[in-house]
Amino acid sequence: MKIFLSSAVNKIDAKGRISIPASFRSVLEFQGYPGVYLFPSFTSKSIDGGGLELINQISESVERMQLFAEETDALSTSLFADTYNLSYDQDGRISLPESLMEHANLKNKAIFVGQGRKFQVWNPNDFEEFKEKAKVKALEHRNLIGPVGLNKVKFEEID
Amino acid sequence: MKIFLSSAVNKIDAKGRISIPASFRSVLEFQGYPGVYLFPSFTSKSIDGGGLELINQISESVERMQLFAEETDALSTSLFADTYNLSYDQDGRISLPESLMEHANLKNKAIFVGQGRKFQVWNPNDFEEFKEKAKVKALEHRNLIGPVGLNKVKFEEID
DNA sequence: TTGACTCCCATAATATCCCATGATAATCCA
DNA sequence: TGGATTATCATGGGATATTATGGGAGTCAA
Repeated sequence: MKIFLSSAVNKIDAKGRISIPASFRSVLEFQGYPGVYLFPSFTSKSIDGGGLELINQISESVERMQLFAEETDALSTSLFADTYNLSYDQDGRISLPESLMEHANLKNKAIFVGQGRKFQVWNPNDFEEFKEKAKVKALEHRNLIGPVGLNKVKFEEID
Repeated sequence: MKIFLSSAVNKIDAKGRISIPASFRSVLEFQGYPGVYLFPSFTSKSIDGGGLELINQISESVERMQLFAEETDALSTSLFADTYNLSYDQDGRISLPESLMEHANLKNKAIFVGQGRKFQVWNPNDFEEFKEKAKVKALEHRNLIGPVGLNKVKFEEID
């Protein structure tokens, strides 16, 4: 398996640890490193996560951009200052940094949501809300597009 | 681990010492030398820092420039004159030179900010300000960045 | 001797390692 | 096929290691 699929709710224990779903771990290890890169999403109260491929893509795109020093500092600060590289223990658990917990409003449960090349971590309640809103928007789209027999909603991020 | 990630606030003690975050030290040691190169940032009230790789890159680009213009002497002089090579003690601490402390307005706390190939050291308060501005600038470049993090959400229906 | 710096040790907080358990899913075999 | 046996997984908790930080004692130079 090569991409992050499906979702799972896991518990944050008294020590602040949480298990990364086994299927996600196998994707991470496939990428060559038993650890994960996490950073606050720019567009929602959630955490973006991925493996080596993700961080390499980001690093490369920063280097590819020819910017003035000032802009480079600003950009790489935004991208790297809040990014954490966490290696999980032999039971597949990480302990989330305080700043990420706060950003995603995490208390004692979190849902891991597969999104292909990356995944997201949400407060389960917030994610339900987000999903509802996504559904409504999709239905609005349907009215514009036409009365086709579409029933489920898929949401993904694009560039 | 290969690049400088995440950020941490550390204390400057009564003797003027400060711990370099352990994760940064492991990057520095990965580059082959248990020490750090520090110099005042050209564009902000902060300190730029990195390991062997950073100083090599800078040396090379300065040399390349000097093939074309003699006036870059001024640049390289000021660059290298204010660059310090500090090796940290066995507890991972350095004591910052007065001129750097002054340039970055450091008192009794400093934040180490990962920026990929290098890192910066800031007064924590000043950094908060900078970070807000950095976010705005980064969003201006969002469409150039690539596949993750800065994206919009697209909704589509499937069956 | 004084001040600046280094080396070494102590400590508290945190993070990580290691083992145990219960639950669920997968496998096997008559 | 169905029931029992094995794996796998998430999670709890005790033991150990790491980290940031404070402070004592020694070194060196002016």
